[in-house]
Amino acid sequence: MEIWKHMKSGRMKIKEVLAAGKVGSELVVKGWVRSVRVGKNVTFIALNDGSCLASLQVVLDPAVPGYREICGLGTGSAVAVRGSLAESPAAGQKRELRGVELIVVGVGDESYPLQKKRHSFEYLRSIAHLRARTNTFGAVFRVRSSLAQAIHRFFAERGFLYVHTPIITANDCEGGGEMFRVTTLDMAGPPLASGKVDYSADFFGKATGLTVSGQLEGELFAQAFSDIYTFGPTFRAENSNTARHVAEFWMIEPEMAFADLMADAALAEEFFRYLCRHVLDNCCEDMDFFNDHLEKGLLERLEGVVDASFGMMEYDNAVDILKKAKAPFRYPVEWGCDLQTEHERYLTEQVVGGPLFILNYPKEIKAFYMRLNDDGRTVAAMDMLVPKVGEIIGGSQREERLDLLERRMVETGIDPSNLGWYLDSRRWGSSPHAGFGLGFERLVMYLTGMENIRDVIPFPRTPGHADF
RNA sequence: UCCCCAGUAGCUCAGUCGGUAGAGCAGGUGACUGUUAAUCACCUUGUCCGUGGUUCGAGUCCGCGCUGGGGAGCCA
Repeated sequence: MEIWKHMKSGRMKIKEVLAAGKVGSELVVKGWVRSVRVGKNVTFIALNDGSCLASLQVVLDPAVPGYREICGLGTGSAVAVRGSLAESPAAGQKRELRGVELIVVGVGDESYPLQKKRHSFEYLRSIAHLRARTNTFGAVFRVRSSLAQAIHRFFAERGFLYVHTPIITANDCEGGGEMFRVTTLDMAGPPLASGKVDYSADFFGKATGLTVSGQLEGELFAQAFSDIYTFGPTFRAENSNTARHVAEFWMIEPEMAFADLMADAALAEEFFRYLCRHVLDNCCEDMDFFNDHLEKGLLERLEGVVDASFGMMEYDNAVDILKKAKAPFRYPVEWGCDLQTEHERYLTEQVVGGPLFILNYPKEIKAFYMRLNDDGRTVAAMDMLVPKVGEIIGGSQREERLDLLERRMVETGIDPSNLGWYLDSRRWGSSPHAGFGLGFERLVMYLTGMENIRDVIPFPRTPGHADF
């Protein structure tokens, strides 16, 4: 038995072969068959191992042991090939591997659901366990991985502490979102206390759920480490069924002490630019693929963001502009209402023609923790809007004054006694601080041109769907 | 949750006025070829989403249900 079949060290990734393989060298590649083109005198196999978008062309002549069986290989088979790298005489690829020996590691027969043709995203979603083996999803998940690492690098380079905030929480008032319940109680017959479920008998001695945001805990760490960020899973039990919502997603939430709303916006702008630049510079092959097959002009759009100066506009001003706009809006605009996606897109696309911050929203439409401005009617909130999607980042300066924070909690129906630990951060050494949140999947959508959030997360969880 | 659209071969889809189905791709066989989602010829494949109804007769019309998609709300 050939030892190279078992040795990981003997294997070269296709990305490396195509980028740096020496012509004439003998090497071993392992991967999955994308297509087999059989001839009488020569057979071509397109082999892909996920290390890059491109497949490696493997050329086999009938002298190769087991040639007949190899010709019958189905799409999706896993194989190992030993051969020598050569200049390719035909168009389509610079290099190819002249196979000397091929071992079928795992057979893929004709029932393999992925064919060497285009499939709809809807169909691929139904076989999410296999779709990563396609060009589009290969590219999506390589970019997603690269972006995640770039996000950590961005914050590491700026001295931000990476904090793991809890996933199980007893705060039922973090955000507006509905929470998933976490319990070990017997659902068939839970202990009752005066007719209601008695959560004091539950695992944690109180009602708990999955986090809808790490922000509150993040703020506490910012009051110790100055600059921090979270990047982790987040859960919303909303019955939302749209191309932009999933029940489980990943969120990035930086928080800075001794920072105001302007510093917050500056960070958001720098962060967003950095990530656009990152995919353009580091995911070229995959980004070119998206640009060619998914969204013509994607690269131009992102280059535009990198070069653009980000606009800034007061909410008051935005409302004035929208009220004067001739565009036919589905929803009318009045001071005090939240901006709809159509309004946001009008502002960023038609009025400014680039990324735009909207600042200082009416306090009635924003969360309790946002800092009350001196005018008494607005809070120090900021939304970052971008063409094509509207809001992509939302943030604020937090209310650092204990009395005002408590008053806002009461006004919005939150019992301050449930968040004593949060209020403590304002009790001793409170500093002005600010932060924002960015949904990771929405970022991936924006940067790849993918239009359904279920296609940028490996195994999406949506109402009625927790497969795989 | 609300509004719209769709469900036909393994996949993508066509199916006229109501008369029990067809193409391309995939698969099989053969030919041919330094091929590029190869090409050419021939062949195979159906619970027409389910259910009830109208009708002599339903893929087609109607009701209900299920599933998927798009839009809205909520939001990241």
